[in-house]
Amino acid sequence: MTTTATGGSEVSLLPGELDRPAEPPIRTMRVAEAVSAARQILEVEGADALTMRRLADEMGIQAPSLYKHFSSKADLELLLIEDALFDVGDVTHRALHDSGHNSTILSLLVTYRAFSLSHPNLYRLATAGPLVRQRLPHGLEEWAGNPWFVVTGDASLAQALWSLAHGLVILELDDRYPPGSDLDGTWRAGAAAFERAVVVPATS
Amino acid sequence: MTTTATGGSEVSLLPGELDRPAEPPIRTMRVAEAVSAARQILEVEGADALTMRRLADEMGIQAPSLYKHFSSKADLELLLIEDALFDVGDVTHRALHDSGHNSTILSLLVTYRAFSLSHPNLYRLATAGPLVRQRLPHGLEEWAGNPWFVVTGDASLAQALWSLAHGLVILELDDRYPPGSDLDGTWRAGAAAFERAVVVPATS
DNA sequence: CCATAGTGGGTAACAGCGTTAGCCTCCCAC
DNA sequence: GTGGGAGGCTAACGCTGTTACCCACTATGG
Repeated sequence: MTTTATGGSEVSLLPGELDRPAEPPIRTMRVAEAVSAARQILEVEGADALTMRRLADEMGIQAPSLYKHFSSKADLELLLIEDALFDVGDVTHRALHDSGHNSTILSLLVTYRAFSLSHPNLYRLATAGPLVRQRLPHGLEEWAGNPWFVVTGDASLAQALWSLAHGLVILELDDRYPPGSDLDGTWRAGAAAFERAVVVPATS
Repeated sequence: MTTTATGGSEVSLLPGELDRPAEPPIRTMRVAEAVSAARQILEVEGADALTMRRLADEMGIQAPSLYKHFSSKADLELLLIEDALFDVGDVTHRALHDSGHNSTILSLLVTYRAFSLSHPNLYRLATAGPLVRQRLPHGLEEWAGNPWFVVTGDASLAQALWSLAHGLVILELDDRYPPGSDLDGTWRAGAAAFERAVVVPATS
């Protein structure tokens, strides 16, 4: 950790790596308040309710004054995305750490699903639409994505598994499955397919 | 087809079923023109460019006159979603029909990916956000989703495979994979996992 | 043959959105 | 004690979807 050797950008493959990535974001008191209030509005009332005027109201100021703290609404939303990535990273790293060695893929998927469904609007904001990744804290995205690599042991398989999880989540959030679908069964089927793919890697 | 027996809502499991679902949508000439123009704007210039004033301009009328044909912008967008579902259904059904019996899952995924990437804005419109499914033509959604069931033979596996495909597509469209990712490899890994799951169904 | 109703256009306007310009006041450091 | 930044304010702009209301044409029924 304290070594400043080159190659420090490598990511640990061991589960139980709970340390957050470097560069913890430094925020003004007022900025932190605003992000907190914005998150509250977003999660409770939905994305449409999160307007600059509504947020300003919540803080007891006028909307234009928000621009003393954020250069744009997208700027504010980026901080919300940042928080969401930290939270989902925390929760998935913890899931790996707690699940021991048995069926880590399923437990990772269950954890991811639970988090997303309990923060639907935040999840949608953080994952929908293009991402300006160069403005995120360095290493955050990799750190948040690391659990998927840990449980699969392969980069392509990790991305595919994460894609499956995201697809399942976002379609469930958007009520895209036909009514009466057995969603638990769908998640289990997906998990089973990937668990088989991991124990028997690249047979072809 | 012409039998009016009850139970006609069942969906054929045989590949090669290219018939579109019943209830072909009937549209006024002007409505069809508007939807066509809207699709043009959407696909060429993106979702932000598709405004009521912009669409009206394209048709040589004023924006409020559009409300003689649509009750709201969401109403217009629903027709675009309808068209997108017909198109993606056509293309995936045809993929099954053409691919014979070898590696239907991979060819379905490849086809789905190709269609989505060549109509990114239409695909996003049709799949992002909640869907008011009761206003879609009856049977359209089931018909468009049928290929996923055909190649897996199982409802849960079909939904999981479709979820994987959607996740892969939407994350690729939104540039969510880290730069330098081997996306072809990611798609192949996902396809391989599901192909194994199909040939060895539910071993546990 | 005329009246009537429906279809499809137009203009004016409203509320809400993100955002900018410009002003003012307080507090702190030099 | 005196700048100067930090953080508030009001007014306003251009854009969005949308409504109200008016008008011309066309077709149909008595």
